[in-house]
Amino acid sequence: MAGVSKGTVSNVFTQKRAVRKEVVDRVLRAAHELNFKPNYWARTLSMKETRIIGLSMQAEQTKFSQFHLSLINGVLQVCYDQGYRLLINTRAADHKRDLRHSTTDPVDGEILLDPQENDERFIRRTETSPPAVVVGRPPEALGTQFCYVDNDSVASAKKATQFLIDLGHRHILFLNTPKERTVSEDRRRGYESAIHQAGYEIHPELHIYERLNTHSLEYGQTTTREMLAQGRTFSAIIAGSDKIALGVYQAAMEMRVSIPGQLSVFAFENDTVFTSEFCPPLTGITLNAERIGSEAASLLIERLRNPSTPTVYRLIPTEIIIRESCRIWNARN
Amino acid sequence: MAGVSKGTVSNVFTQKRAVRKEVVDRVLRAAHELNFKPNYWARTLSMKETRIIGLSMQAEQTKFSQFHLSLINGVLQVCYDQGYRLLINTRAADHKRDLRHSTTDPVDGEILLDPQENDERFIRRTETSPPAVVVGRPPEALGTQFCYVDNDSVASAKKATQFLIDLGHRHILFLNTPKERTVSEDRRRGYESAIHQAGYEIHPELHIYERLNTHSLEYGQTTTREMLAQGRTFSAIIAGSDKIALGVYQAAMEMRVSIPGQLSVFAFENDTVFTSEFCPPLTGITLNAERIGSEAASLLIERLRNPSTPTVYRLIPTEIIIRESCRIWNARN
DNA sequence: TGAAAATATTAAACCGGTTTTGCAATATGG
DNA sequence: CCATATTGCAAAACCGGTTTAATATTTTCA
Repeated sequence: MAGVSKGTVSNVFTQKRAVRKEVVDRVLRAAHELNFKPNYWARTLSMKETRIIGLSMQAEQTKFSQFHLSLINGVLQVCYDQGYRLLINTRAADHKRDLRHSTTDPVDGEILLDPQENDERFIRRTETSPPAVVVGRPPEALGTQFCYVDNDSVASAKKATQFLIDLGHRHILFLNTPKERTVSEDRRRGYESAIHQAGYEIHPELHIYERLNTHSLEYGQTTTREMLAQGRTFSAIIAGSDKIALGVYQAAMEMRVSIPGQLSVFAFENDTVFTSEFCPPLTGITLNAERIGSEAASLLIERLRNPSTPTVYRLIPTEIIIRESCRIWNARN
Repeated sequence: MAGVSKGTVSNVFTQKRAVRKEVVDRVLRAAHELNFKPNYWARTLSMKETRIIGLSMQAEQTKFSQFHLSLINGVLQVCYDQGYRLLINTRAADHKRDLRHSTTDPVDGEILLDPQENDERFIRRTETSPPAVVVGRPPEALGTQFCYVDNDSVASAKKATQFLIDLGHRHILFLNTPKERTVSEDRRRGYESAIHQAGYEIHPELHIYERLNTHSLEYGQTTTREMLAQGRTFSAIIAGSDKIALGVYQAAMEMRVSIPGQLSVFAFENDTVFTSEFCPPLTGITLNAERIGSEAASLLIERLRNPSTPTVYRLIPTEIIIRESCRIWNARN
């Protein structure tokens, strides 16, 4: 319609080669009239770039948590600024399906969430897979092969435990997240390190892992209830998430144990709005999920632009937020 | 490598035409050896189907709320079951950029969030745009052209107001969400309808819209503070969201107004976990966001399969959840 | 003025699949 | 046993762009 060839139209749209102003006008006018837009897929096919980054959840998992929400918001901000789109990968893992049903991924790069030990996403990854950045620490064995962004979980847990020890607590119950998540093990290390450093004994029965596929709130509630019913000695609880802490609160209410009078509660916080509304407001440590998300996205996009950048990782600092659920503990309590 | 033609390999992978078992084996063995997978975008180009659905946010907006989170979880569940992926559209609107930078969308269909009156996404939509389903009510003028999934906002607001009227409240302050959102206007109608039906007078000064781009919590807090300071008469507040309600709580605490003793608070709830932890626990109406998400996704996928399905909309019911923030009001209070 | 350089355009090749067409090999059946 | 279906595969066209190589036009400058 504009009386020019395919290639010229391409040049008008991509602006990679000069086109005479008059011709540009003619082409754009025709494009507007025909409501023409370059086909995304055809362009992708020849450019070999989608400008889409993927967010890969754990296999079989389809629900985002509050932590994920903040993280996604961080990722989105960077995507928006850099002109990328975000694809949530909900497809079942390839190997579960027939090889015949698998295809390449429609993304330039991926952010991998919630790494686990023996995580198939890492094992299946080949040199042709798109570049990836992990949120959280990748499995031990592959530690050095992946870029990752994480909190310094060991240090965070140590700092948290230290905080309670400084308040006078000696028996601290740790309701940890599932063992399969790499972060859980890190936090256990930090927790034990702080106790050890204070010269106290480590009581293995005071450290409990959540089981996969359970409701966190219920886990916090029933475990706390059981531990209290059994008459275990502990004056403080560290909850692996705010939802777990909520369960602790409910169990404490049931059992008429006052917080923080008889029990201090401390949590790794995923959602700051939420936690400030606990009754009493929950003391804990924020994970800066949004910042983790934006760092992960920046790191990934940087690698896409320059694939030769070395494997790096970034640790996002955590901060203790003191509210009202922890109190000084004296021997006489 | 398998000694067969391109077309045969295609048939092995798509299974659209019969291929001899022996040849299938040879091809698959070779594919495995070469780590070959069909290219997603090449396939898309010739099939004209991406099996990706898009989630379109308001222009310029890059943050999801708690309500969105639940909604997305509902969408993801359906996507997972149906073999679709979800793309979050964070690109700036086409028309803001040069026409030269626009392309077709890389999705089969779209879910449009947070419709507003004069929403450019609707105006720009042409017959070549992918099918769309709206979450919330589309702009008045286009009402019949789009499938949408929504709460029955008029009925919800009426039910909520009726609930407070039944408790004896006559002056109910409504802290509504921004006027630009179609839902706000619907709720105002329901609110006024209930008041009118009860035979009470409508006080326009007791209905306030949030301004766009403000913090909801702050809006709730400052507005409540001002209204109380001005000595306005009202015994109950309906908050357009739980975050607004949180602001109301904070203002009430500042001004030493007890909830629910001196003031009943009722909210449209986006997050059920959150609201049960208000102090006192918040009474309100749940929007069933997750269900809205899954219905929207199902509806969209249904339309993709069969484009001739008529334009329909689905109203998701809401339920009042009675907790402790609302109390009977007598004239003598 | 004419040769060299710079600029603008086109035709053709290509990206990596799917789909159509046509032909050979095998199966069916009267 | 031969005509007719049916099945299985290769060759070629196609999806809608980008990119390269070749060509035509204009500009620069000796």
